[in-house]
Amino acid sequence: MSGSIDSRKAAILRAVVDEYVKGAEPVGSSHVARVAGMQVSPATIRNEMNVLEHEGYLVQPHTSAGRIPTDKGYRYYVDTFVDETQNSDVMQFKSVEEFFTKAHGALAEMFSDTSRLLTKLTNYAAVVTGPSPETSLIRSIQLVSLDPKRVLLLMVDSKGAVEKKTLDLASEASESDLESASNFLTKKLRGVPLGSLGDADSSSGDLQFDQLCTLSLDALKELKGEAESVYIEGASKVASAFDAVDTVRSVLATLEQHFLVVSLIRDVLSKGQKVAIGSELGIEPLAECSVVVSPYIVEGEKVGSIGLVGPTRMNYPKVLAAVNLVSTGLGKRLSEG
Amino acid sequence: MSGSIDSRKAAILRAVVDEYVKGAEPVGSSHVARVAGMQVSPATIRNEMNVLEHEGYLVQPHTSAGRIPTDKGYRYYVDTFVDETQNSDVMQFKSVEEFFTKAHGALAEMFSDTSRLLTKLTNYAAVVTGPSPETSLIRSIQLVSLDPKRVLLLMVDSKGAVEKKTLDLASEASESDLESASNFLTKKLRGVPLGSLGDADSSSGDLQFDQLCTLSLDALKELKGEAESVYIEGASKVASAFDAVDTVRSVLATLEQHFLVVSLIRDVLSKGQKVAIGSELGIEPLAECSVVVSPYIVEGEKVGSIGLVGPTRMNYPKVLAAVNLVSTGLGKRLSEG
DNA sequence: CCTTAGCACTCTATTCTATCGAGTGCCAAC
DNA sequence: GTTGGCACTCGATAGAATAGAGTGCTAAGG
Repeated sequence: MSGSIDSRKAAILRAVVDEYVKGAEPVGSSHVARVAGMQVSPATIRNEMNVLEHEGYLVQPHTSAGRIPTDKGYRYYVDTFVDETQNSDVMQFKSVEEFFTKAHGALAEMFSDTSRLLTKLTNYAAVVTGPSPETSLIRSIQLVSLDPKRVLLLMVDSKGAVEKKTLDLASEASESDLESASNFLTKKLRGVPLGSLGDADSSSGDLQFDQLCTLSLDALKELKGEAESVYIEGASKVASAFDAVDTVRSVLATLEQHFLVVSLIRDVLSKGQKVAIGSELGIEPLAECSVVVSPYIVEGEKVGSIGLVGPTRMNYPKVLAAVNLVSTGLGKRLSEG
Repeated sequence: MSGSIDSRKAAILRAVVDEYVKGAEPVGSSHVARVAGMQVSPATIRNEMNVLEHEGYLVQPHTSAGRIPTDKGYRYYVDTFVDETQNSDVMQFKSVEEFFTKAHGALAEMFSDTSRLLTKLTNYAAVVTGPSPETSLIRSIQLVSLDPKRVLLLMVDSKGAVEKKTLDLASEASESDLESASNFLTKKLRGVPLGSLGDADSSSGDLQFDQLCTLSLDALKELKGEAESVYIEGASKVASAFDAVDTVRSVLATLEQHFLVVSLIRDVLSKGQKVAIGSELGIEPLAECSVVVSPYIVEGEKVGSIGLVGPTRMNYPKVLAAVNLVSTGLGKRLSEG
């Protein structure tokens, strides 16, 4: 396995990817010769392309057609030619800026709007995962009576997000019970991360009061384990990206399984990657898809991520730029509060 | 315009719809003769079908093919043969029952789970609209400090739903200000429908307190106007329902415009209908779709609706049964609290 | 007058063949 | 190592022939 790619082979591979992304058709040696601006004949390029095929970077759909990149080819392209730090498209930059200065509203809306922004920028399906509840700090606890034996627990966290849970009481609680328990819990738990809640330690002797506190604590612990929020937009873009209706269906069906998408994104990020291509995803129905992700950072911490799912044949530089732009924009916006 | 449909023509139309829904292929006279169990020859049926075509209930895709129903044909079928009150499919019934006895969690999850249930039952895209905030009664108001000049307003309504809004203060407010304002507002507004909030009438003289009350009231008024929540699931089912990828794309793109879907459903319901077929929808990209809707009733009041979007060529009896089943199930479940 | 068998007709879908052309691999020459 | 030349492969396109489903019409029968 030589695998050595000299600069000319690299240039050829690059041209094939660029042109195939642009034209959606296998690209042949003369096409490369014309477009890549290199001073060699198509025959020479043919030889090189032959080698690239044997090394697994290109394939021919059938004997007498041009080549298209393999997943490995795309991988080389992304690793070698895509400069993350660069964003050529000024329009894109401006519209993202504008979006985030105008953005407002609750967290949930923020996320779903961001997801919509991303899908609009790239024309692929976009995913935004909300901050996992584990990392947020408790800011305030409120207990609100629903009916005599049921109480709604409201928890506001340090980011202004609200989580709620219904408590079923063993015995009735008065308004004043609720109020004192609310105050006590808020005082006691303010600033505590949801992830590190201990057991109830105090017993005041007041049964009603203790019941409320215990139940609340249990509810809070449950909250932290709850599925993190996911916002997926742009299903229609999937239908535009593939022309086999079967592919569309299976990709959409996969995207509907939110937990799958979330763990997919998590996997990619945990490897320190921003891009996962086709078979690298390890999910059969997404074999023709690539995923581009980026965490967003609020107050120095990676609290969530954004990503998007498109065909392997995508414009990686543009898409990566968009994802990076949106993730930093979102991070900044959320850091402001 | 005679338009008269005698019982034999009706039986033929019915057979055509049934068979076309089942087989997705134009159905011919002999097919009808065989399946409809009527004692006439194909030739007779041909004559009748010819009339039905001239009256606009059937069409031929091309000369020398069987017939398929027009929107008008489906309409007649639904109005004449579909008995809403009847649900033949026991399995369906059981699984819906089971779902609603096991269902729990916040309203939002309830709705999205219901949407998923419906999409699973019918294999079409499902829509659930949450209760419009206008009709709900205020149960409790809480003000929570985010930072010195920003306050989070929490409103719990009579159904246990929580709405939130951030207030920007002109000047800082203390914790005790917040607490007294919370108490005052809760006492004052408990039981008031969000839709009928008046102006602030009291001025206590305490500037800080008055500011909080005014801002809160404004925020609450804004809340009532906010878009009602919509839960749409089953995009992948759209890809299964049509085999032209263009159709899939345009239908999906339309479904992504939630406000459009909501007003569509509202329109249908406001005409007292439960089914709208193809061109009746008045939305060009949905020309090949039908919509089946039903409101759900909580404590005697229609607070929201569920619906689903599939191809005009759908199994109306089954789908209507499913929608009715789920809507009554959801209504009951929400009435219990 | 309604029904029906018979039949000619139409049009799609399928198959087959022929042709075209893009692109390749290889070879021999530079 | 590079390149022009060339035979070859194979998909895509078009045209012709065929098969079959289903119709509309007509004329005969109840």
